[in-house]
Amino acid sequence: MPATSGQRDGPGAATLKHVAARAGVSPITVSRALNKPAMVSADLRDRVRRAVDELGYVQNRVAGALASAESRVIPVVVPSLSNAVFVETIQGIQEVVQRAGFQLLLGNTEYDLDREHGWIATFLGWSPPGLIVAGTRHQPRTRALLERWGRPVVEIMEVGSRSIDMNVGLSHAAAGAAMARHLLARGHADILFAGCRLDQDYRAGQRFRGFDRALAECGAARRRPLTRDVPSSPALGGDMLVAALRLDPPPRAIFYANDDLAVGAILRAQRDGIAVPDRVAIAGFNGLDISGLVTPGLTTIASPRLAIGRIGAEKLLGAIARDTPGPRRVDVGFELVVRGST
Amino acid sequence: MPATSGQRDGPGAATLKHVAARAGVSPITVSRALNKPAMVSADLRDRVRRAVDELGYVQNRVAGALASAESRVIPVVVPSLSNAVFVETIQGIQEVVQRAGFQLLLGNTEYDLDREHGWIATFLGWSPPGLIVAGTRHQPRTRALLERWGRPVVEIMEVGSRSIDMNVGLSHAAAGAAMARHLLARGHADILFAGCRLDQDYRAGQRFRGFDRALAECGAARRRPLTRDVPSSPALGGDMLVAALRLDPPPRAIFYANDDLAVGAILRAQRDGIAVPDRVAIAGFNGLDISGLVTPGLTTIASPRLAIGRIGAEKLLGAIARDTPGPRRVDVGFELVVRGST
DNA sequence: AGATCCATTGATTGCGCAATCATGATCTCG
DNA sequence: CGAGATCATGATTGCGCAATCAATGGATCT
Repeated sequence: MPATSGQRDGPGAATLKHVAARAGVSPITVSRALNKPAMVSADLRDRVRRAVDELGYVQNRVAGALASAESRVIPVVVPSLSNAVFVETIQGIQEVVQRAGFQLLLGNTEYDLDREHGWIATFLGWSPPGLIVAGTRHQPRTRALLERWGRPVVEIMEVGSRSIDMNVGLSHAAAGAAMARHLLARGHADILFAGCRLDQDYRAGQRFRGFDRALAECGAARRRPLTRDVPSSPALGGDMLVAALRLDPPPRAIFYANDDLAVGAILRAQRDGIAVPDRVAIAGFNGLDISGLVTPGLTTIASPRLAIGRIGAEKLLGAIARDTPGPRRVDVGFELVVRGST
Repeated sequence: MPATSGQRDGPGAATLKHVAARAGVSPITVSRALNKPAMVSADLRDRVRRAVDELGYVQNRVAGALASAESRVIPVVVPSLSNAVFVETIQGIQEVVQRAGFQLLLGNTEYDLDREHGWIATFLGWSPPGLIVAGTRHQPRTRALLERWGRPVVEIMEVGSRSIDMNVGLSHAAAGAAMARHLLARGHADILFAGCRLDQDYRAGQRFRGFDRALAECGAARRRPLTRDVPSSPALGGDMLVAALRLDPPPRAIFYANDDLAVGAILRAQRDGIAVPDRVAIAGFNGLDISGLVTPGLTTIASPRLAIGRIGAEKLLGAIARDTPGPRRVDVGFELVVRGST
């Protein structure tokens, strides 16, 4: 850009140089006073602080990031914001990175791997020190891009065998199998799996496959899953309950892909006078708070969502700081929470 | 930075220059082909596209932002991510800005105005074209900073009389008053307001004040609100119900500051056999999906959270594009949803 | 006393891109 | 048919900062 640029930030937005002049030091000293205060004497630090306050100086992070080839933003790419699971995970990430002075850049793929690639490519252009992405399934070009990139990447939510760099999550197949075994142990034969968009939400699909495989291993009856091609919601869970009971023969238990659906089913059962678990047992997945408050209490699998976010963020920050590497894969596990609904 | 910098993005990360050399054009033509394709002939556009693909070029957005003094990120500052209200609002914002090719930079103040100032100052350093912040209450220095900044700012959630630039939300005092009038009209005298941290969540405080003033205007009995100094949750709503009924005399109706609490109260009432609304009526605020699914249905005030996010984002983008200004303040209103719990 | 060190501070340079201005090529129209 | 207009492309420059290297001064040691 030549002599005169368009509108810079406000008229006369102060720069390092102005602060330096005011404080009677060189610009680089101001830079150090702000970014690495330990390197500067207390006297100058104070003078700089004062000049900063007087001028209302706001650091230009864009320039800093360009000069150092690294910014203080952490991109987080998730498939959805309507799902409480991702929101809570983001919350865990946010807590940790915010405390370390990083900012969170958010991308929503809406379960579209093309869009995922787009976000990741865009985000790399911000020179972030690392990146967090939900899932271990990506397009080959996305994988290649991240591998070539060479900075830390954490894939969260499910554990996968072929992660790009670091990986924090749980085995959804194992969780599905655990629920199958629980329901069978309780004497509920003929179990129906019910969920939404299992192709997009492939982790729900993994839960189904783990569940189905466990049924097969136990020699139990298997059913085709009941699915809907709209997002999960409590109201839909209730509708799916009604639909399931109209099947011939009706299932004796329903394993919902998530607690939103399952809680809706419990509320609907209560309203319609459907006996749970006597007529039909109901189970969910996630361990939302509300699952323990409905009547009967919902049997579910608690997934440590906040922990996934926190641990993922901590591993990323550790790798950025080039700390002790630690394990590259963390399986945070899950917990079967048995309540009255089964 | 002199000759050799530290680790730039990967070894041999391509830059505009490399792409330009490969495509046999000047760097600026590549820049235009990518950012303003209409300005470049189809022939060159194709050659550039091909060179970009072959080199795996990823635009450096930091450099672009520095050169043009404007980035494509929209900072959003909210007080909490544990509250579904802010999450849904963010979702609305995200939808809109994402479609327009902007990225969302997220800051969480945890209801702390010092922290709010910190985030906003930091975010201005990213040269964003505009900014969205929840609330119209800020520290004077924050106000001053944003006013001096001179780019579009949207304050969301509540409508306020003294907004910095643009403002989208609803009147929480009017909502509280509407609920007071509804409860009185239903014959529920002696109403208790129950909420958490009304000083921090000052919008809940505004609902209380509107409610209390309406009671006074109607000559109804007024009570000191029941409060707790922990975050809202359904379980807590149940506990507060029990606590409220132990008061002497017990209230005949409870207006909860939000649906999380109120839904928890309904579920607890059901479990403990407390008759709603006969022994005590229950009302909430927000209009969460689940409020319509519990038994009895929860009377609540639906706030258009997604719409607040969308409209806020649209107004911001409009101002950034210097479109028709439109009104600087939008009151999205609210809807009283009457169900069985009152 | 001279040598050596560490702790502070400063001077120079370039990160990668887009804004501006300049230029040549093509078009329009009396 | 030529002057001006329009379009596509290129050359130059600097955005604001931090990395590198250099210089200074005082403390410590032999």
